[in-house]
Amino acid sequence: MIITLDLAGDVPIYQQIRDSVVAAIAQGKLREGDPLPSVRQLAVDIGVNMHTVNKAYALLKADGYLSIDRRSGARISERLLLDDAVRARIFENLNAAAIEAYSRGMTESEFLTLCESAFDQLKEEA
Amino acid sequence: MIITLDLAGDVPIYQQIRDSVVAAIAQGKLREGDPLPSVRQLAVDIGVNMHTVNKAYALLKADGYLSIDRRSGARISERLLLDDAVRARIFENLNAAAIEAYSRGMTESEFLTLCESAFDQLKEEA
DNA sequence: CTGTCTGTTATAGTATATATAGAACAAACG
DNA sequence: CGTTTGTTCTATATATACTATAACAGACAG
Repeated sequence: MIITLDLAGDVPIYQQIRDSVVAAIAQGKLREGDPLPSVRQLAVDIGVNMHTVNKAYALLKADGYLSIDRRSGARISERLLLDDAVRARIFENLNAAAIEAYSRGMTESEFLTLCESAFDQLKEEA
Repeated sequence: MIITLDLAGDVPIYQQIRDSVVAAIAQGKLREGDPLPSVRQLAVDIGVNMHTVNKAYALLKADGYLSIDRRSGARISERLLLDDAVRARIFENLNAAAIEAYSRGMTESEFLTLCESAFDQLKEEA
């Protein structure tokens, strides 16, 4: 299953759905133009309410990952652009990681090695 | 002021306090052994409830940033260790950034350049 | 000892966020 | 027409966040 949920955790379900789809795209399990289950179907599949899935789809749409048609349903966007909003999100996460690392005295080379391993890990899964 | 709050945002206040202190450490504004205001004093200074500050201090203590004495109050830990728990937190943020970047087709070199700039930005502020 | 300040805990009330539920809408297609 | 799509609306139960008041044990100054 592309969607993996942790009901016991403190991360909202709609956020987990959103992250699962983005991760699936990064891992090559989902590609540009691929169809996604309907809001109602996915809700049944993973055992959550329709509105929870709908909120996740709305997030993915707002972030540019989903292209939603009134009739044909949801699909992965044909062109996944690397715009400023995406760069801002990425940098925000990198900044949080860098602050945590630098405050603990991690060297720059070790930090960059960690960055490289995180990226390479995705290349292998693709 | 070391603590900056965004009351309109969706990030919990205690989380913002926690992040502000960690950022201050990374920027050299706070160093190992430096004292922090008392829970009640900081609460008055930034205009929030005492319990909100207390929760932030508890988080910082759990993450190893604060060494709390019953009487003398809260201080930055004498030795900010780079243990496994910290490495896990850092990698979690890096992984989220890498996924977002890789799913958008960002090249590895561009990603690493972004990582380097995030880290260098902290060095300059120190 | 008395008084004060420290972190900490307990309890309670309020506001917001999350998740669920049922219903309905407009649009697209067979 | 009938079905399915995303979307919107209302309602409810639960969890979290924040505030508020109070109290406790420990440590220090007087």
